[in-house]
Amino acid sequence: MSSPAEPANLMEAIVSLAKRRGFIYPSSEIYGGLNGFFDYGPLGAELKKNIRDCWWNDMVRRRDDIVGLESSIIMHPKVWEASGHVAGFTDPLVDCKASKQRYRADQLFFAAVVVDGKTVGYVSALESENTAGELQTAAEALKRKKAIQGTLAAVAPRDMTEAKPEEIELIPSPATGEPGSLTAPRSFNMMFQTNVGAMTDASSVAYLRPETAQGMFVDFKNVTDTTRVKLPFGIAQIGKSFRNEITPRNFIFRSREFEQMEMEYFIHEDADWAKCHEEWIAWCENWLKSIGLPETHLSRYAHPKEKLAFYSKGTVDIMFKYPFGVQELWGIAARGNYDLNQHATASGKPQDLFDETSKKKFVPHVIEPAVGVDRILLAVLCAGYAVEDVTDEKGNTEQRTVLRFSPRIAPVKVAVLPLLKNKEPLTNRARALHAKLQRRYAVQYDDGGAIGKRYRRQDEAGTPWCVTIDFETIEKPGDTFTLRERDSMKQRRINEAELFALLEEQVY
RNA sequence: GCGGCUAUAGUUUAAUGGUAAAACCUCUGCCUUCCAAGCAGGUGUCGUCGGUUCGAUUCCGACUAGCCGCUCCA
Repeated sequence: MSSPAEPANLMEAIVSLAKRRGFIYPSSEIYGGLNGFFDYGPLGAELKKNIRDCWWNDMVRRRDDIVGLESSIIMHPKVWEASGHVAGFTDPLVDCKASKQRYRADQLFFAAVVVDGKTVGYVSALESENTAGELQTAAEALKRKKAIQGTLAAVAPRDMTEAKPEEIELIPSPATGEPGSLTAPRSFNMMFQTNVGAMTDASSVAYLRPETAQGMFVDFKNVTDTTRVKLPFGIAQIGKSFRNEITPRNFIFRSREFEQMEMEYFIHEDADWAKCHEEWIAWCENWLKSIGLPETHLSRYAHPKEKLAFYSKGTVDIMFKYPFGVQELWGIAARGNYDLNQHATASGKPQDLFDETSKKKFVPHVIEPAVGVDRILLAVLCAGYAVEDVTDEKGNTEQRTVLRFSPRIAPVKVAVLPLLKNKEPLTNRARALHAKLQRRYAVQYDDGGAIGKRYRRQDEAGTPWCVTIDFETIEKPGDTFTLRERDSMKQRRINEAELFALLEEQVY
């Protein structure tokens, strides 16, 4: 009965629905938009808040071993030096304007061709096992080509980050062999930079955080000194992070301002990290299922050992099948005690704990599940979106668009609908029920147009239930109303106590 | 950042070198006893800036944004 749209059009349909129904708008749209930034409209803001709340409740409030944290977005610049982000974010790149190739400046080597002490030209080569040899061969070829007499000096390879401005236009592109098409190395700075205080100089430079995780490491001692946590324990945080991505893509999947939900789970240095790692991967998978993501769309990707950062013991990504491909949703990394050690060294403040059994100090290791709220939100939009054929009693077939959100995260839990707008007893009862529900749940009151139209409108918003106040409600004993279920479109009669019991069970 | 394609109402799309049309959505009123009914009405600076032209939404350029491919994703 479900007719899945073509993947190519599916994303367009979802983007268009998200705009039309007030889930997601482009940022600053009246000024032409801003690449990589988005606004969440009324329904989107509710949906996002529900995802955050579910995570926070399950991760922090319903556990005894994890505490919450909200650290500042702008931190001391030394945090990012210690974490490796300042060194890591700068990847100088060189473009060849002729061939449109792009090279990392530290992997593109060149050398001056020196004959009898005089520079006669330049040669270049990409980094290889024998870069110097290739450059030497190229230099000899150049000398022959130019028919220059004399003694060729041994080449002195340098990479493009060391090229002087006047040399760059003389260095041939590896693609064309001709000089003049290479650009100077340009850095692609992934961290947003700002200045703290009125003075703008080198000493005032600060960064918007590119991840929330460092907050947990930097406040590690504060938390252990002020709360009664005992290993193993976790510190969790939800918050905005910022990365100046070169190419934001795929709607809200990769944006420049995004929201992370990260947790650092600290374990003893002798603990079985692999077992703990596996437990957290399973926990994350179960959590994703609990908010309605289908198991069929989830998979695991274990990063190959040779591609891991040197300090990492293992990273597994939980992948989600988006319309544009299988992409990383949730990364669960075993980071050893690299981060705490880095901060201990950089700050000079030990980050260790005391083991009462062995009477020794140690720096705990950490398992880090890190997920993006926006990526989850996009996943539930994609997984929940369906266009269905609906056949009525007369045999006419129509289509309805529905977002099958889990009741846990649905932006609107219940829509209260008087069957008719112009019958006051109906609207009075409906408004009373609406007001009562509103005290605990996100609900909507709608009396516009025909009842069927209102059902479809709620389908597009992903509202799991509609209750309709009809003539039976006000004329017959029992004060029951029609409960209409979104996915099955089935109806049954229910009273107020039963409705609240249903919500209590399904919305948690 | 590079290359290709694209930009008309909230959405999806027409037409046109002489200031634009349809459907859906949305809002107001009437009507309506359960799955997008009907009737009457409201809502538009053709992405931005410049050029060519008597006149540009239409042709040209730049910018901005989107899609695809590179590159990047620490």
